[in-house]
Amino acid sequence: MGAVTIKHVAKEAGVSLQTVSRVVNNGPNVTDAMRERVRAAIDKLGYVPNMAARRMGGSKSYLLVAFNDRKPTLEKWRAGRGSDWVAQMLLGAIPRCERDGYHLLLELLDGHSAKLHQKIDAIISSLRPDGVILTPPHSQDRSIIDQLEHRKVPYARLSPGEDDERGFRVRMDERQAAVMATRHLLDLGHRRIGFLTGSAEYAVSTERLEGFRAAMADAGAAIAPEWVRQGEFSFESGIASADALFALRGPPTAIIASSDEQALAVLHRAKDMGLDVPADLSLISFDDTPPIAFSLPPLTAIRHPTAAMAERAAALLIEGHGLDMPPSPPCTLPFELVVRGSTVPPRR
Amino acid sequence: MGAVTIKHVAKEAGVSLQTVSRVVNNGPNVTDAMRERVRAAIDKLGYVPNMAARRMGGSKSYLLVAFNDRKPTLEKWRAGRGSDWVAQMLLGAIPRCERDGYHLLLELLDGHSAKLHQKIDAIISSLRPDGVILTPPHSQDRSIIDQLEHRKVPYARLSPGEDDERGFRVRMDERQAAVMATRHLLDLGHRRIGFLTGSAEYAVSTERLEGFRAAMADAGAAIAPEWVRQGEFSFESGIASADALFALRGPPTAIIASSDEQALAVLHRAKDMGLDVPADLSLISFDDTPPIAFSLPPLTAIRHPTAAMAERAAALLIEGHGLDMPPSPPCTLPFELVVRGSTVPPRR
DNA sequence: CTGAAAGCGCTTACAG
DNA sequence: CTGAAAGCGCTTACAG
Repeated sequence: MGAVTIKHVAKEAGVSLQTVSRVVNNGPNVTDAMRERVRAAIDKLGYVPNMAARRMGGSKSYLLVAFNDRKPTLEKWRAGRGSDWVAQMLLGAIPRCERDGYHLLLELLDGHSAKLHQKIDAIISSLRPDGVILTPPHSQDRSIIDQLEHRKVPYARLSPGEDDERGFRVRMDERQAAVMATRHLLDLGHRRIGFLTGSAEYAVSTERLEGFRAAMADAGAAIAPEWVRQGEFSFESGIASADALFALRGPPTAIIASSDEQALAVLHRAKDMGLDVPADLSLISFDDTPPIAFSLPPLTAIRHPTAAMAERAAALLIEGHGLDMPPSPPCTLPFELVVRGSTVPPRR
Repeated sequence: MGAVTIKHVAKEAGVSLQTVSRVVNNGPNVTDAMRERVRAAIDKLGYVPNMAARRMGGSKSYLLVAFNDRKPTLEKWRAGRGSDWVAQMLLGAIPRCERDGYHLLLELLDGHSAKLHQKIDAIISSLRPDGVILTPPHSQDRSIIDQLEHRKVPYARLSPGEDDERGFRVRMDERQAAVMATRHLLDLGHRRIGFLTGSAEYAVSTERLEGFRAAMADAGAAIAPEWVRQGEFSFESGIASADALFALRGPPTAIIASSDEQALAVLHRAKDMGLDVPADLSLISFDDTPPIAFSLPPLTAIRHPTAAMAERAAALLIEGHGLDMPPSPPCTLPFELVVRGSTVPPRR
């Protein structure tokens, strides 16, 4: 049994518990000699502080909780469609947490449950995390933010909406990304461009659509109303939108999808219709999850800096002074337009 | 501040702390009336026990730790190749943990680090998890098992090796899967079948190769030594093996890859060489991660029951009596041969 | 069936 | 710069 406690170390080093605690926590007012002596005892005994006891004593919990939307997360994992949003989040956050002895706990939140707030309260009460990472769409949910503020739990919001400035905010410029994607197509000579929106409850959906509209307006290119398909991020939604667009009398020569799944769906339907991508139809997708690079053709896509955003969120929570900080400006991370084989000039 | 403690509940209900604790933990010897009274107080106050305090008091930690190999995990996430092993593990384990109020902590272990055991000790000492889920290759590491036994931490091993019977073991029949894959090709008429092995430190690599050899022997089909390529699970290894096989005077008409990445690599090289899959070359892959189903052609593959295995591991740890149990027989979960478009009869 | 006491392993004020 | 005391919020024996 690894029952090495602070007492054992104190005895070994011939000092008080208090001094050991100071050394462990890099406290001030310790002689170098004393510090060395205690360190030696710690190493000899292989002492590691018990988190639960630490927490009980009144220190941090060294726990960060990441809330993810339950249904889409489980569905994506189950469908095996390769969306690796959560993996990218872990990739960014876990190593950052490790650096400072923190642990990351992934919790699934059911946004449509009446018990949502109850569940959040339970997690806060039982785990007492030092911070919470909020992902979309929860990162835009005022009532959750209210709750976190009330409970005085520091939080960082990934892809926050535009209309609430509270908390740490980490984002990418979705609007600008859509502008860049649209310009890329305009530069290639496209004028008839279709746009598939993401789920309405995600703020990014609106931002992307705005960017598209702005870029088209800038170029003096008109947008026929039927070119914009309201939809969701899902494959199924992509299928429906693709069918609608392909059925038009003058169908678009290019399509911007708001998610990789949508784009993959368009690719599938295009093939079914005998349309060649990119010869007959150019296609750009948002997010750049794995299947996109492996598809045939590989798709041009906006790469979402999910890992970098999660890392930043963890860093802000670990380093930050939490709720004492005034609302700071959002931290905007760079995205990238990855040009692959799915975008070429239109046929005529 | 959600400072609702057991004391508040006790006062509200007019009983002792002890009684509240009994109700919370479904202890025996409580009147129904008393139970109701306490429950009402708990609901009214929104009381949720503090985990750290619970743990300190001597109860379970309600924490399960899953150890994953650091380097391949991070590399895969970084490369964005869509291997979703970890996601599948989370998909299986997290909901199972939630059911009983447990939390799953994902920890990355550096197998090649001199401090491996130190790190494990630190995690056990600081977190005091109620159980550990071991994934390959750690699930076959005797020294880790020794350490866990010594520390008396219950553990479940995913894809354990054959030569160590300790702990809970959850596996799929890798050998049989290879047999089935091989038979599928034999049934189609293939006799010249290439086999790409996985990384040597993974027990499954050996098991799969054995299955292949056994099935071939059963069918009276000889295996030329050069058809078996020792390699790793990586894309790069797949490229090298593919090149070696394609360079043979009488190249195989079919290839079994030990991982999806290898298979994808073979597919890429085949295209480069002007070989058509499946017309010129049939291809089967192991694991069935997302890009495999989206590739062109979609690949026939052995689907690995990762999520089911993780769920079972969590269940065994949560329900199990841990180390008091005698070594039980391994729990073998069913796999599946998913036949897609990459396997057809050989040309001649 | 219910309650008062001790203790888990730390940290935070408070002395010296 | 170092130490003795109190307390965090629970649970586990132990009484009654």
